[in-house]
Amino acid sequence: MAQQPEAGRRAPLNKERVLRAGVALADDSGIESLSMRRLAQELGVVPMALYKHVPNKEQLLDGMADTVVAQIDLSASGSDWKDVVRRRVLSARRVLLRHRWASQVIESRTGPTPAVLEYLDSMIGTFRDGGFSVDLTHHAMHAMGSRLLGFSQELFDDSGSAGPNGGAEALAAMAAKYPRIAELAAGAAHDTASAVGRSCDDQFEFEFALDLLLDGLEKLHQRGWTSTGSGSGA
Amino acid sequence: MAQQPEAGRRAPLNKERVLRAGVALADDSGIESLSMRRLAQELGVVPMALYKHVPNKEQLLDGMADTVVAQIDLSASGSDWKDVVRRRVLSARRVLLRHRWASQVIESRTGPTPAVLEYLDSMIGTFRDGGFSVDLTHHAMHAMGSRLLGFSQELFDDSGSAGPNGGAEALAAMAAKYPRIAELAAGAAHDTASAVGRSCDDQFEFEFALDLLLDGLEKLHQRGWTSTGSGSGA
DNA sequence: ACCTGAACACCGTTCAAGT
DNA sequence: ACCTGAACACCGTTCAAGT
Repeated sequence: MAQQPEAGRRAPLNKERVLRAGVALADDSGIESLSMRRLAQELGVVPMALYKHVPNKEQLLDGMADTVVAQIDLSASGSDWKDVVRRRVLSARRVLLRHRWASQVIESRTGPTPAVLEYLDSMIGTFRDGGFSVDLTHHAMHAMGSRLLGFSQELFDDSGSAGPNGGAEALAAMAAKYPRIAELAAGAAHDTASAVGRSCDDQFEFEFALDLLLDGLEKLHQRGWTSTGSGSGA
Repeated sequence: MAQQPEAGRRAPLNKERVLRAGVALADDSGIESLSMRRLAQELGVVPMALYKHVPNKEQLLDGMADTVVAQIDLSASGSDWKDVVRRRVLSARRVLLRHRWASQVIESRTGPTPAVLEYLDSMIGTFRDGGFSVDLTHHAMHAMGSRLLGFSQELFDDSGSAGPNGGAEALAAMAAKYPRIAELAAGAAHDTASAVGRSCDDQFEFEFALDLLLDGLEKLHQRGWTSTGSGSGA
């Protein structure tokens, strides 16, 4: 984790080593503990030395995000655009799950990094090669949104939110206040026969939403939908 | 903007005034310039005074997010679940557009605030009242994702990204490198007759994706879809 | 010419000293 | 008992002094 903290004869620093150490530090200790000073220390180097390879912290984060996005496997190909999109997105998701801090950092970038541009370009190409018009492709990309990159904001996480102050009674109070949420959290399965116990499978939810979007796009495409005339759907 | 900077006789501080000042400061100067010290100064108060009303900065942000989410109009009702969901989500979007910092802050919260819980609860109720099973409602909420709260990560913004160093030639270089993106950015309309010039209408894109999801959910609902058996769609 | 320690202008938060 | 200035342990980044 700490790379050769002995003085002298450290490997010469370069941008790639700085970025890789940043990724490793964020992976291990969380993005909130990534500071220029801490990263320098991790590399056995004086803080100022980093500024030789990276202009400032913001561009360090750009580079780290790029490093992660570049890991997405874009090699999927074939005649079925839906399958190709699906495989790339699921590859993106696997990458982003390995670097939990990355979605937050990607979102906070002001502009897209080169790897993001490359990813978007290849994804647009898949829709176009599948016969989508430029117009529909444009809307499709927006519809996919952050799901394209393998993440989507989860607004709540339905694992037990029992804090330190009281478990059962706090949960009961919440159930009384927000009965619909409690109903969902209670199992999401007491009106189906067999799915009891599966409280929330993130992967399933992700693919459910992904397929909902892909199926909807497929229907629009088959129907020859364009943004002029048909309004907004149905 | 600066509230009574004259010394003496300032209105007594309370939590609500602190939160409102925080929201105003973030609206005016951006979330990155919201610091405890700066906020205190804005209120004509010593930094330590804030800690009487808010335990720390993180909970200040919780409170600010809550203040914003509480502004969403939940009064929409009727027998058409889709219309009700749509109206609430578009109200959420209007609120979030008034407070550009809010989506980022909401995402960065570790747990949902009371106003978010109330919003989610009422939205779940709308699906349930529309006849959705608990199971399908659960997946529907995940599928809507952050779009429920009126925002969705836009991974790129297709307005001209010509930086200070070179306009046209930089753009041409980008077009050569990412031809599919350039094609989309170039107008998104040269294969339709009349929509020339509308480069990207955020509101349209938002509603397009929203309706794609709502239409897909409607079809699943009509079909009596459940998560057991039918796999993941179509 | 290169490198780097000290310094600058900030942070969020603690704590002891003052009233 | 209450309030608050100074202090602590940090930041990112600049810059001048040292080699």
